Amino acid sequence: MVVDAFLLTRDTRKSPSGEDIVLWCVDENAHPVRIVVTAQRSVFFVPTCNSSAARDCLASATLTCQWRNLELVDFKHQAVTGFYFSSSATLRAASRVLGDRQIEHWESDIRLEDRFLMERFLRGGVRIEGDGVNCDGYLDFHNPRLTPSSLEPRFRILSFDIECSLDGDLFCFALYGPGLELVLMIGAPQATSTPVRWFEDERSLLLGFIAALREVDPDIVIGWNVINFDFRLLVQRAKKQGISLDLGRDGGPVRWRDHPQDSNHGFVDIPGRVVIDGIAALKTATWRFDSFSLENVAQTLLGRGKQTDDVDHRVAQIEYDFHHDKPRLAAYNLEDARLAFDIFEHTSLISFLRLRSQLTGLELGRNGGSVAAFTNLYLPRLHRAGYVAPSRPANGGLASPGGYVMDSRPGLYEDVLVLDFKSLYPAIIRTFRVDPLGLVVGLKESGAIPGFRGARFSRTQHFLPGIIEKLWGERDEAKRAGDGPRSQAIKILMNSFYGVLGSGGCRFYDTRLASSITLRGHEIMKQTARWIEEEGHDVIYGDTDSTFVLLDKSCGGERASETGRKLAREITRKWTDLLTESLGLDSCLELEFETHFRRFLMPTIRGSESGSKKRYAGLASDQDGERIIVKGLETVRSDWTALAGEFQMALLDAVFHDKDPAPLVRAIVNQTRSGERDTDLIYRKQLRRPLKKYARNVPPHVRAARQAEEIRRKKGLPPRYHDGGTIHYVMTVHGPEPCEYASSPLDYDHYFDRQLAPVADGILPFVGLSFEGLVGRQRNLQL
DNA sequence: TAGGTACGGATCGATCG
DNA sequence: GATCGATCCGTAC
Repeated sequence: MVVDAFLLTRDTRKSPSGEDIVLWCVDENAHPVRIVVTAQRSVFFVPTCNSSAARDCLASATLTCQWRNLELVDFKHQAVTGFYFSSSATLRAASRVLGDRQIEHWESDIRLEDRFLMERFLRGGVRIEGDGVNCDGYLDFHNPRLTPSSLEPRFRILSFDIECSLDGDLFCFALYGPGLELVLMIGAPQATSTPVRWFEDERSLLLGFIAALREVDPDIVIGWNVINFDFRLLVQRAKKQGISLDLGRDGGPVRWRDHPQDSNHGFVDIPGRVVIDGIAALKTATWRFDSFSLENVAQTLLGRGKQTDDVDHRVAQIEYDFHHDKPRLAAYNLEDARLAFDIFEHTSLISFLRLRSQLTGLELGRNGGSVAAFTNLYLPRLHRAGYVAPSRPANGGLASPGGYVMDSRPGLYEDVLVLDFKSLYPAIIRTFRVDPLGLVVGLKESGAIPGFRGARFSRTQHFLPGIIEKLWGERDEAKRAGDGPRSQAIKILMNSFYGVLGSGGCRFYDTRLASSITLRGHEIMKQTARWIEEEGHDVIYGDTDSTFVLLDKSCGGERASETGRKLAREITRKWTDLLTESLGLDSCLELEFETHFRRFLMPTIRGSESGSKKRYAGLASDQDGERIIVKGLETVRSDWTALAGEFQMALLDAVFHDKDPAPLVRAIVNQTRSGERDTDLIYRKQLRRPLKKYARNVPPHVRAARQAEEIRRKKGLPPRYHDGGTIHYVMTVHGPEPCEYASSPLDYDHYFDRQLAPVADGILPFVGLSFEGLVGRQRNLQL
């Protein structure tokens, strides 16, 4: 029988003859499928010249292995011998022993099941050919033939949320999904508007949850912080109650693993089911929010949910409702599960993750994983070309330079164009054949393409340029088809390749690879600016892949867009010509006309005459009308007050439309002084480390957080900022105070000097004014 | 259960006069 | 009190 399916989970288990790989999938009819591949051996590679030393070494450590000389070489062109082990644990022990003796060995860190899948190019979709046996609720295959498939399944998704007491005593579970609304709660049955199943105590609640989940039989369990809160708690409480948390599709238990370094992040494995946290998934898909609280994200994306998220109040409310208003708690619990589900829908997160899995071979629920994705794509091709991969650099590797950021020319301008290179780094990799194997081969070849820092790249032996070319084409296709998630998944993957090659965490890292990308970028930026200036325009700024061009009256105004398109076309052609002539390469560089700013402000560095970098604002104008775009300035910085942001936008609007800014400056000063704007004076800042670790100096936000903790301790409330988090604080006449416990009068002088004045003096001098000039010494008084 | 560098600005706290 | 390097955060690309 032949079945097309999609991979959900992967695992290995011990068996008498080696290790078995267990793969769980869902088929085209949304039925679960289990695949067991038996008697697998793990492998690493040792240079054959060290093979006998390695064998002696392992023998003396009583580690058994089989070995075979192979038709493969390492990156130093040495022949290698494969060492095979009947268990991953033995392989790890062997790797440690060889490491201690400093005997080189390659690819010992690749997990058995990952190697199995990547070597067969199995990424998401899998075609199964073999004899399937119907088991209890799933189809079971032993050692079937597996080949890639393009199946795009419909997953059964369950959104899940727990409410509990401050001490972690369980109150209730909400389960939400298509056609499913259910709350499981401890308590005596009573009338509710939400469907509730009632349970006597925590133990029966847990058993009821296990039954309910297996009844729903989801492929994917989603939620908000669902792994590190809900599942962590679930595992703890089940253990406490002496219950085996058998949520697996084979009836197997949930497995919890702590993160080796980070105790705040663990992993949860359920045979046959994927657990996906909405917060981590949104971050993986490059969504950004000021706060990733369910309330804020739901409010931002769906316009639903509470406006505020006061943790203390919420906890108290939940406790109160559990004892006095269970119908209300049930409704609240279910709404949270529903919000998480709706956020997944709204953002097409599952589609994005499915596509990423298909493109990279990463597990559906995997976060991050750029290095793993690269490895999955690259390693099988490398092996087929006769090479094994090197190991990561020992000391994290040498740093490589980054993007080129031009000195800017400050000023308030009319008609500035932004021209961008389309996916510059991927284009450089394609054009100049930047590739790990290409470097190894190119250094021994004549006629190779020169890179930087001594690199030379083979014209013929390489994989990355081809991988990118294919992705590039697929992305163009996805864009044409209006497929946002697919285009996004491809873009993120393409852009990750450069980062991976410059990261000491990647086995293919080489500073010559990263430098050959970025330094080529520098060259391209500089030459592009020269060509544009030869055309008679001024280049006033540029960053990594963008060039800001100031037009004069003759080609600005109505003609600006046409000028931009023409310039982009010409520069693109110049690159094509130059690269053909000088290096015999087909250029993939493409300059695009991105934006026409009718007005544009490039500020100076504060207290200096020189132009700023990564900070500017402009009045963009296109067929959709006008809008002010702000980059890097206070308005877009979450650690500045709302007052400063609003003030800056108002000033920009004034100077871009040639209006007198004086009235609005006076107005905002008066409003602030009179106390009308007190709610806009809140600072918000992350505590990026545990509160204790701020030892060298104590910034204001840390002072505020420590005050808050002290007050909470006195009130008998649990700590809130111990492990970091976001602190809201205000500046008072007694220094910074946390918002929730602020008692002193606000320090308005501080806000004038540190919020309004800097914003005003970044803009007003360009129209011949100053904050001091408009507000003067009177600024402390009503104007 | 390892994508990157470049940059600006506020503030702290040591140092010097 | 002024100066300056270190620290911290958030951001652009």
